[in-house]
Amino acid sequence: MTNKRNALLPSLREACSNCSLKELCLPIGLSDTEMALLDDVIRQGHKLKRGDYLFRSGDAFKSLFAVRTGFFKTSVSSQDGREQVTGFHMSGELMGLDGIADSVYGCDAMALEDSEVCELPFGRMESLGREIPSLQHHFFRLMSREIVHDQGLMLLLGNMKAEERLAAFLLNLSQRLAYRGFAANDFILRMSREQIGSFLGLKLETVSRTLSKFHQQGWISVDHKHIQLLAVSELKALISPCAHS
Amino acid sequence: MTNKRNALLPSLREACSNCSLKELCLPIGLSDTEMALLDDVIRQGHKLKRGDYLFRSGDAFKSLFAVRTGFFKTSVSSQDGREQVTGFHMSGELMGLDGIADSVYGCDAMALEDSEVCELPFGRMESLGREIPSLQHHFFRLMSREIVHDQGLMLLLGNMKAEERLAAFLLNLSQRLAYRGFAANDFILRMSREQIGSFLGLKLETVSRTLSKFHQQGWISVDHKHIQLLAVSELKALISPCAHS
DNA sequence: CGGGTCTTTGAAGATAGTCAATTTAGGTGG
DNA sequence: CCACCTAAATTGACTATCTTCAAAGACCCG
Repeated sequence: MTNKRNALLPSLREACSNCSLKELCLPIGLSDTEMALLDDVIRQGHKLKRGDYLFRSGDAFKSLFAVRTGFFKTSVSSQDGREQVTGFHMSGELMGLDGIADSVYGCDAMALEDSEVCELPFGRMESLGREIPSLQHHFFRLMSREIVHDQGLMLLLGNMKAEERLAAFLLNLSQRLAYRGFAANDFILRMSREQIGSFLGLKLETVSRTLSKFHQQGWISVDHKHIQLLAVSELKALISPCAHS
Repeated sequence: MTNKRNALLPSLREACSNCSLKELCLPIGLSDTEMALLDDVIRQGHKLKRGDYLFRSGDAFKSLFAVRTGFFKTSVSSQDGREQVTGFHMSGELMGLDGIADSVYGCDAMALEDSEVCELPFGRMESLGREIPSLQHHFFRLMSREIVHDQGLMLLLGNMKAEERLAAFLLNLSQRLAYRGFAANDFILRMSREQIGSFLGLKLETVSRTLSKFHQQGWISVDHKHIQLLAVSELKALISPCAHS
């Protein structure tokens, strides 16, 4: 991985101030000065190939990472080897927040396709937060959002049936893709059935069967990793039986 | 709830600097000056009766709360009314971190016995964090710890069988009680079987049956809410089959 | 002491898991 | 470019686990 960065002539492409994702990553309303401080701290251009680990559980924590392009999964494992996928991460999303607690990453982060990330050295971000209150607040909000998100997953894992979990999963993916300007109802799954299963607390066979069931109902089209949502309202009805739309 | 506080003569009992829980709540190594600043911001003496809500999902978020005495549960609910208990909280533990994201609490927090909490107005804590770096770092660590904790729960909910969940639950309770100077192997459950079930993604009958099974095996003693752990190593073996001790 | 809640326990049923066989896809190298 | 090979996915049959439904018993608070 060559270091293309040049302190005197930073490429325009390689700066937060110029990044198309900054609305996703950063608090709105930073001044030019503040943005320049950020550009100075954040390191861009880390490239990973499919299957590469960005970090592993137990690695020394120094930085957070934001997905610039590509797709990641994070997962935790028990002593006896059982793996739980804790999340899938696409552009603009942050990974590594679990590492702050003990200065050691608490999960594995793996690229599911060739990807690029920005590195946010946490110590320097923390200092910067003291100078830029809105940045500090932004980080608290990001971490809080992660907690809220995890609570939603616990609800899913603790209370929902296989069909409900799959529907929630597909709708969540759809929504996040749409928010990034991709088609909401026609996408390629970046992960295997097994990884979906691990995320949803199901076995891969159950994932496959449930997708087939949705397909037979005409609610979605499944062509291997290519998914089309054909009846979004039916899927939504699965999750919250009352609220029709 | 009467306000016993007096700015000129703050009771010694009612101050972080004098609190027996400060090692649990606060970063170590605060100077007297810094401690005084904290004492000025943190409001103590909120009392709740069993069954009272500290906050409800959707309430405007202004403060975090630390348990001083008593016992709480937090829970989230889906639109159609399914409840997932997301945690049980005892002295020194913080609640409300999920509220930062959207300035609205994301869960309900309810006292399971008569309790007392300290209120940490978040805005003022945030400012104080900018002046006391170790305090800022402490808050990041607290939030990160919550994320790590939630990941562990996802592993439990996604991968474990009923017996493993119960064993993990009992051992976790035991450990936290021991850390606070209570008996590790002899305690009273503050929550109902249904609440345990909701937390562990099980039905109350399954919780009851599994406790009975442990009892029959001689691993624990169950007398309603009074639990004694008789064979901790057996319970540990349930969770991580490899690691004997 | 009494009503209501919580708990225990049993029996039957449903959901998802396990095991296994087959098909398909995608990557590699001739 | 094609053939092969491995990994992933689908599907079926069977089983285990947990849930549901039901009834009886125990406790606690007023």
